[in-house]
Amino acid sequence: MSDESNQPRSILIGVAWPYANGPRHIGHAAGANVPADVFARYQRLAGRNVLMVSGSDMHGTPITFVADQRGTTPRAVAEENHAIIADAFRRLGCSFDLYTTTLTENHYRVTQDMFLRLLERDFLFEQTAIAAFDPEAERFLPDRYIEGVCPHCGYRAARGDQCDNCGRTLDPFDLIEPRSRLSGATPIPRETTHYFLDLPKFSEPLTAWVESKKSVWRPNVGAFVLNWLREGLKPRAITRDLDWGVPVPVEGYEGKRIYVWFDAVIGYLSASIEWAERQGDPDAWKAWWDAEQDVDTIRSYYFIGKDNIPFHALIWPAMLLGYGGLELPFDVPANEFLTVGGQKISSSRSHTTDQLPWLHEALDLFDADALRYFLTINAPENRDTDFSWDEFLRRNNDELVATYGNAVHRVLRFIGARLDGIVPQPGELRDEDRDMLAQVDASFERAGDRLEKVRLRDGLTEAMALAHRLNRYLDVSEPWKRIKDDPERAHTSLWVSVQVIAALRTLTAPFLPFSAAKVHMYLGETSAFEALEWRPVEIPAGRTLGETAPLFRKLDDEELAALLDRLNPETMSAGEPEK
RNA sequence: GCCGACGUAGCUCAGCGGCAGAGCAAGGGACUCAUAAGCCCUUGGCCGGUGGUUCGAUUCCACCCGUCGGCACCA
Repeated sequence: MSDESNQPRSILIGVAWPYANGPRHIGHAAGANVPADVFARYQRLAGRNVLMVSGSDMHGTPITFVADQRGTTPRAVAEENHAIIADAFRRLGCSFDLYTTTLTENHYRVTQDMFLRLLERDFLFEQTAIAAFDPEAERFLPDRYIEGVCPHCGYRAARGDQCDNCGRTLDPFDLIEPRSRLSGATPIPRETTHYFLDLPKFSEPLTAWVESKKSVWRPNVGAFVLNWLREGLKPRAITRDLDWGVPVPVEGYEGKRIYVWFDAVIGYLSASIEWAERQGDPDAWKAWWDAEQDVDTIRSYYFIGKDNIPFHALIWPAMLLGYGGLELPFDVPANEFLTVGGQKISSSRSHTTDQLPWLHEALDLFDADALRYFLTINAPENRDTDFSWDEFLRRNNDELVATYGNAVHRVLRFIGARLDGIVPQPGELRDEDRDMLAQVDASFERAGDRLEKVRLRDGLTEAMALAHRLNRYLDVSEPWKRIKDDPERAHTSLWVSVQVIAALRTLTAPFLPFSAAKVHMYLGETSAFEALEWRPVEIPAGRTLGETAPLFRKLDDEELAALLDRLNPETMSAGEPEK
């Protein structure tokens, strides 16, 4: 461990803001929420001052379209989905200090303040361009809401931004026979004026900054960002012809709104401010944001999917640079995608064919820790990883239940049955006992090192390795035999085993908080689970253990099939003819 | 088309200049405290292909093939 005084004290953890046009699927949790929460919980255990914020992104065109389809208001759509998403995150165990929305007065104020400051400092400019207007719906249309025939390949359902068939990037007016996906009308070109963020002005400072981050960031993130910088940054429109969003605080822009990607990233700042106000200490947010502070006392981490890299590693830093005085990201540990059958999970497509549940549905069926385990041990940290029910079932049964859950259970049950649940007095320690205990210290060190570097799946692997070592230690020590012919040996190995379980409780706490809290109880701990620290703690001999039960549920194929059937009765029902 | 990432054991994934790794699957063994769980051993790989750099390449470079992603108005 390095000198404590050099350790950053304030850790800001920003978690990607889910878009409230629908529920989120488990891929979102895999890419952002689970890793962020694991990291946050570890940092708290390590004694850091953690602020973890996020919220639902409530504005934007897609939400207004959903509202139109359902004959309701954008606000109603966004609030309904926000409720589902927020509840799912809560059940997943996400320990946000604040999970809010972009619909708050505070967020509007902070967003407009950012806008005006950038405008005042000449980082925004106005530009008039031709955009596609739907004369029937009386709306400007985003490119992807226009359909037509691809001029390159003749594909009939090409979108205005891209052809799904040949993959080429398109301009909506390239399309042959363009039509609005809203009304079917032929879109007409119409002039409209918008504000643009002058990204090219930030090219130099951003390049220098990104170069300085290369050793910390994951290679895929650095490579992606440098590629953008090499190709040259382009100005980016930050307002839209829309009535659902943060108003543009400039005269003549009454019919326009600030665009979602611009205001959503500001959410990290506005949520921090909202948190501080709720604490009754309105300036408290500055501990995580004031760049004037001693350089190494603040670190901000942004947990996102790879699709969000430009916003968090370029645009948001540019905005922060333009605003001035605010802390830039320390790391942007972007994850690749969770795929199903090797295919990207489409957020627009439902789970009817691929059997992938929404997050809230998955939590109806499975324990949060089982999901967190799978999503961490198979996390897409370096490349896309594949989700399948077979793998989920196997890892749950053969790893989580069999290795870790069983290690805990066999020891605690044995002490309960043979020793009245009282932690025995150890005799003299032998080499094998000392080795086992040395493994505990090594595990804290190694897992801590991995977690510090945001290598979360490696961190979890270290914790699981200790569970495996405990199983081996037990097989060698055989307390179930020694209890008959050498009780002191049995007592010693059981005492050692309890110490290892206490360590496993802490080591797994960031990853599997629900089961860790159970182990905490089983161990008869009276201190608060939340007060744990990232280090071994001795469970004294003579302690009476709490009631014990198996930590995890084993799944079998039939049960899994039945659960999925419940999820998706219409596509799973037997005898239903194909298509 | 341009840019990028990836391609490692049957499967899911690590490793990334110095004798190819883990888990699962497959085969064998000793045990029985435990959710028939756990432990030990074995089998299994031209590290996508071809060239190059190097004393040495799975690792670095180039090209090719394959998969996926991005290409700035989806967030």
